[in-house]
Amino acid sequence: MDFEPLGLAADLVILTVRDGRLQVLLIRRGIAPYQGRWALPGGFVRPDEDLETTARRELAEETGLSSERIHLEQVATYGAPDRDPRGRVVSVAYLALVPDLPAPVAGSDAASAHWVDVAEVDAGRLAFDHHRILADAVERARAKLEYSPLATAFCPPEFTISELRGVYEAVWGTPLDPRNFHRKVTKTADFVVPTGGTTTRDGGRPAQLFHRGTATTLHPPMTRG
Amino acid sequence: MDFEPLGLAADLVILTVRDGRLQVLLIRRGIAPYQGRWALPGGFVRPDEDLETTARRELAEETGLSSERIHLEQVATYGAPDRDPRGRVVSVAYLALVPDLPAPVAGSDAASAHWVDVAEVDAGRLAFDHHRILADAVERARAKLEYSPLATAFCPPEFTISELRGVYEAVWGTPLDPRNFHRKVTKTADFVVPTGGTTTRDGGRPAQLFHRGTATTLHPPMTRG
DNA sequence: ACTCTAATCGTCATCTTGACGAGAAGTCAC
DNA sequence: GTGACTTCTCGTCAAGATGACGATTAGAGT
Repeated sequence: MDFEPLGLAADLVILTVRDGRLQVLLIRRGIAPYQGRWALPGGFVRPDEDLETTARRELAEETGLSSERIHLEQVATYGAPDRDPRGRVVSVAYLALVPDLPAPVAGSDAASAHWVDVAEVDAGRLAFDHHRILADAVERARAKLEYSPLATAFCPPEFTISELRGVYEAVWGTPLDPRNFHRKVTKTADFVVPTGGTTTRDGGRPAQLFHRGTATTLHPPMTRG
Repeated sequence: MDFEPLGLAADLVILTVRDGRLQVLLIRRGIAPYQGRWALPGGFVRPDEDLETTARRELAEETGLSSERIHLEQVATYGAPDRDPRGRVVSVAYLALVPDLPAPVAGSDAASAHWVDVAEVDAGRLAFDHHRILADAVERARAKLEYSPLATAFCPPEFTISELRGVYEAVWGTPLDPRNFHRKVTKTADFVVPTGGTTTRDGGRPAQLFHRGTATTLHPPMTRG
């Protein structure tokens, strides 16, 4: 058995859609290395702790969300020997999708946690290889919107079609035709189901409220613009 | 820095299509734990070795393939605390797709390496959590055939449309209509490009030879069945 | 009451799919 | 050689999905 000295970490790409823009939760590092630089939240995997358990624990620490309902999936693992100047640290990246939180970053252990527009994250400003991790995670999210009902993970339990469309537009950075989007979403079996209620929070004519359906894949997929 | 005792391994799901069936390379374990059981090939990541380097090294050791042209991608990382009775071992799984090798398993360091039909792998017969890893990797491959030109990774440099169709049928386990498949493949821009040559190795009327094009995604995707 | 906004429904040309007919061009048995 | 057989390749056609966009509806605000 080779048990080389090695650290194992879980890093989180926590995405949300706020004000029509895709945002990621970043923290400003208080200690070296990369002190003062933006980084993804994360932490070391404890002995006898599963990888996803670590990720959910970090997610709860950073967002205060009891993470039961939060969508969390593993994206990839990064293990270049020199990616951390402190030594060999392998990082398992997780993607978390959260709705627009009424109490943003509540319970965060770091006052240094902030939502940052993904479009405005500067490639060179992130610690370690976190920009690469962020890019991979965002690309995963973009791709999965096409063929899965994942977009609902950004929404509150009840949402309108146009709120759902707003998610797609924010994540893809593309405007979509409201009428065709409405047709597509409502005619795809079990994608969303009406709750019977309506709301006027988006302005204009009252909109039906929906919650996510039981569908796991979209056939045929949603098309990007 | 927490440097708990921990092993880091790369395990390989090496898939090929032989005789119209999807097969995976398995080795029979010579030592405990799980002695005598089938397992995925793999090994520990060496100090100062990148994860993918480990995977390519293992791939070369098991198949004798200078892995330049071999499709290799990371699938997921498995780190349940009790997944290896020897201690904490985290495994990064890679998916490799190889063409039907003229010299099967040449250069293998284990006379115990064999191609096994994926459909016939018994869930309980694999060591560790390798059945889960295999299932995840196969699912990844099946999904990627839909929207990427990945199927060509199973083919030799030059191939016919029906050979490509055979890959889809083997991986998906579904028969496809030869005429519609031909239309879809040849009308999707840059998926495959004709070499000008023909072959009769499939019997019947001579078929055009193609090699893979420059397309990276299929729009719209290939449909299963 | 009028305006403004956004939701929702409809229309229509175009594209893609799935099912399947039919001819083309080789090999093989005789 | 000739005919049978195989597989490739091109066509046709109806059904369904998409993209573009017109029109109507039902609220809020003034």
